[in-house]
Amino acid sequence: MPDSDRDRPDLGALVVRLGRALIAAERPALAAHDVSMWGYAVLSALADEPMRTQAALARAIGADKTRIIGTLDELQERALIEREPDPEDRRVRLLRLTPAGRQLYVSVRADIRLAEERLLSELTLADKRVFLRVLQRLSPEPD
Amino acid sequence: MPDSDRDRPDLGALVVRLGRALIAAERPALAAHDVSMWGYAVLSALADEPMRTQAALARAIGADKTRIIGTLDELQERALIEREPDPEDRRVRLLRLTPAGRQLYVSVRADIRLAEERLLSELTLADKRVFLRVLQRLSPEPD
DNA sequence: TATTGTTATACTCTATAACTATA
DNA sequence: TATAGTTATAGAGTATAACAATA
Repeated sequence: MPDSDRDRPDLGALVVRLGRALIAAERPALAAHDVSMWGYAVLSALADEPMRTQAALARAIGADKTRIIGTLDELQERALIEREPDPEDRRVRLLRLTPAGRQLYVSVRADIRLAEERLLSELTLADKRVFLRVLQRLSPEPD
Repeated sequence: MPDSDRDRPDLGALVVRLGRALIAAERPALAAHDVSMWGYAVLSALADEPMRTQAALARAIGADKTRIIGTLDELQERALIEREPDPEDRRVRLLRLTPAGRQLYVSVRADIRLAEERLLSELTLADKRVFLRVLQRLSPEPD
């Protein structure tokens, strides 16, 4: 590594600071659609694939199963998700987006991508590609 | 951008997940030296330059001024920092590392860099360079 | 009156454990 | 008895406001 490596801030500090900046930059997009960060995480996970249990959903978004209940209540109340007992095992809840939920997700995500692009716009295309690829490589999958 | 860009997770999710992984990877290094994350942040900021007020220090590490007081108490108790009223304005506290504080900082930082290098070791040298450069570019300076 | 540091308070997040309903 | 979901409780982290000392 070049000599400047010794003087750089710690990687953790850089990443955490960038994370805070990203959350701040995305907040207006979420607020505009009246969706919380956890609410968006749920919509995003269910957009990928319906889930058979709330625990699996919680794991997928890195949350505790007790933590998403209020979020699910609200999303269901607003008819953005469906949440019904599995007839074959009535302990578990089948979770999926409603059409309205998918539509909202697409809108919010578009706004979030715009905010991200603004932040990334100062990079060259080559740097941006490498950065995103490395980020996906280093960012751990949920267990 | 290539077509795969549309399917990538949101940038915020990637960065936040990486941040959590980094904090987890660095925790053992901090614990080995009995230093909290905020404690390390303080040592790190003061290693760069002494500070003339606690508020400036708090700003430098992205914390509230009320939040670092307990941390400063403990570091001072352990004789890792000096914290004395400025004779010219006795409201403010002059802050700097003691030799012991600097020595501890160097040790902890070495361990933290080792943990970071383990995470980065799967990257090519070229990717690593670009990644660190972009990260420093995007990560906002404290106000 | 304004500013630095401190303390007190309340509020949000999160983690743990108890509880219910099903199996 | 074991598991999915829920609720209740307590703990940590954070933000706000009040306070003391100094200017």
